[in-house]
Parts: sequence; C-alpha cells; structure tokens
Amino acid sequence: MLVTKKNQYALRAVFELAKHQGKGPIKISHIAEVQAIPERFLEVILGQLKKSGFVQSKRGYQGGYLLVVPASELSVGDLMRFLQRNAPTEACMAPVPESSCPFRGDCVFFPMWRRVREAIYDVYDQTSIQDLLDDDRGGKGYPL
Amino acid sequence: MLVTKKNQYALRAVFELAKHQGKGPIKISHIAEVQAIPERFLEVILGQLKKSGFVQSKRGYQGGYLLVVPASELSVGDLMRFLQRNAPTEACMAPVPESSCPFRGDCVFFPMWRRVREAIYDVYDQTSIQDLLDDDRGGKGYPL
DNA sequence: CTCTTTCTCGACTGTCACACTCGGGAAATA
DNA sequence: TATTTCCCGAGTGTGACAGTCGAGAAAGAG
Repeated sequence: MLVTKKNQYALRAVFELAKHQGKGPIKISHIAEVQAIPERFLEVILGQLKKSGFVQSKRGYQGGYLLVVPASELSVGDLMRFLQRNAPTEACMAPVPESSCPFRGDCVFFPMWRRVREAIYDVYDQTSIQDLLDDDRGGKGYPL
Repeated sequence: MLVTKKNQYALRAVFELAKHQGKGPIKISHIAEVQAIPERFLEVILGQLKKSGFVQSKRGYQGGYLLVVPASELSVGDLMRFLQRNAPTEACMAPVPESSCPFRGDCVFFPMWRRVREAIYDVYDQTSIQDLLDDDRGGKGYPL
C-alpha cells in the first residue's frame, strides 16, 4: 500500500514521453509543467530512469528525453520493478529484510504477503503504457 | 506496497489472541514475548485495536486481552480496513489526499490504482484468522 | 569559436511518519 | 492493602521522502 510520489512522478513522466513518441526528444521542463512535477526533482528522477534502458536522453539544443521502447511493449510492471529495485525489501511487504525477520521466513503471514504482492504485480503487468494512452481521451492526463 | 511494522504487529497480536480463544484473557507481556513485539509498543497497539471492537481487555490479576469475534468470522481485511482507517489516503495509493491531486481524480493512472487496491483487499478478505490458525502447524507462528 | 540550450552530477536540507520509550495512574482481584 | 495488569498522554530518535541547488559538460546554432 502506498506508492511514493517519486514513483508516481516517474510513471507520469514516462506516460508523457509515450505521448510524444516518434516526434523527437521532449524537454524536462515541458514534462514538468504539463505533468505538474517539480522540475529539479524531475531531473533526478529521469536521470535514474535512464538506467532502466527504457528512456534515453539527448543534450543541447533540441535535446530532451525519449522513450526508446514501444508503449505497447512497456508495462507499468516493468517500470515498477525497476523503480522498486532497491526498496526496503520485497520479501514480505515489511520494512525489514527477510534475514532479520524474527520468524526467518517461517511466519504465518508470509504466504499471504506473497499473494498480495503477486496480485499487485498482476495488475501492474496487465497495464501497458499503451493502455494508458488509449484510456487518455477527453481531457485526461493533464492537470487542471 | 509496504505494510508498517505496527500493523504487522497488530496482525500478529490478533493471531496470538486467536490461538488462545476461549481460554481466558492473555497478557500483553506474553504476546510480546512469543510474537517478538516490543512490549510497551504493543500496549499502544492493543489500546488502539480495542476501538475496533474485535478485541476486549480485562484489568487486574488474571487480566489481559481477548478476541471477542470468532476467528473464522474475522478476516485480515477487516483488520486492515480498521488499521488503515486514518492513513494518508486510500484514494489513489498516493501520499496526498485526492482533493489536492493536481489532476482532481481525473488522472490516467487512477483506475489502475483502484484495481490494485481492490486486488490487495481481495487477498486480505479471503484470508480469515482461522485460515492462518489452520496453516499454523509445524513450528510456524513463533519466532526462533 | 562562442553562445545558448539542455541534460548531468553530487551534495545538501527540511519535514514527517514511523517505531518506539517512559512515568505515572486506575481497575480488578487476592 | 498489596499486587497485578491494563490505561493514557507525552516525549524522542531516525530515516526515508521530497525536494533544492550550484556548477559543469555535451551538442548544436550562428
């Protein structure tokens, strides 16, 4: 439960990149404005996102960011897995590593936490960026 | 993603109460020891849990806590809904209230967050405390 | 070559929830 | 009356989150 603002910003930024896919690089400042994300913070976020390989950048005049994977082949799950890669721990939704759990992974709740995690990622994996683009008709996708 | 330690403690405490259901009150100090929960912290947690109506307490000699709902009629979902009642917001898994979202609930990701939340609670609702008791055979349920 | 544009990098900071702790008090029973 | 056990409010340390900032480097325009 709870996805950090940073991760939500990352998803919105990728969504914005997807909207302009094939039309050349798009500037950080534009994404920041249209997606209501603090610009300097977005710099940090996109810098990290580059390491995923899903986006690329180009410097200088007419530079910016590009989505280098087709929107239909990129799922929210792909992104979330990358964004969560060094999160506290994925093992049991706990804020401690499994190794320091007093039950050593033999906790009664363990199987349930696994099912929850799987249920979440089922939804993420079933949602491609293209799906979001398709849903985005009628004023959606932009702040008021 | 991520359930606080406090909430995990609450679930474990209820599980421990369920184990002794029908055998009179069980002391905080016992639950704390056997479930590896800081005792003074557990006082706070159980104090709040009382407000749910699922547990009751008895003071003085031979006092302690009791689960007043049958384990088969109490689901993890019931507990989580109570525990999350005044969390940041349930609206879109974001750490901000829906009212201050720049998209005013018209965000492209909104439906996905809803599906994720539903998927999580499906698992929670399908898991009764009795199920956990049934699974708890062979050393499970206690720390090493 | 120089100027502008745009990304790049590391360091830094404020805030807040989380995860506790603590001291004393109030029932209930022995 | 003494003991047990819960009850209550207040207080604290830490770390992640959510940003900010200054300076610099590549890429092209003129």
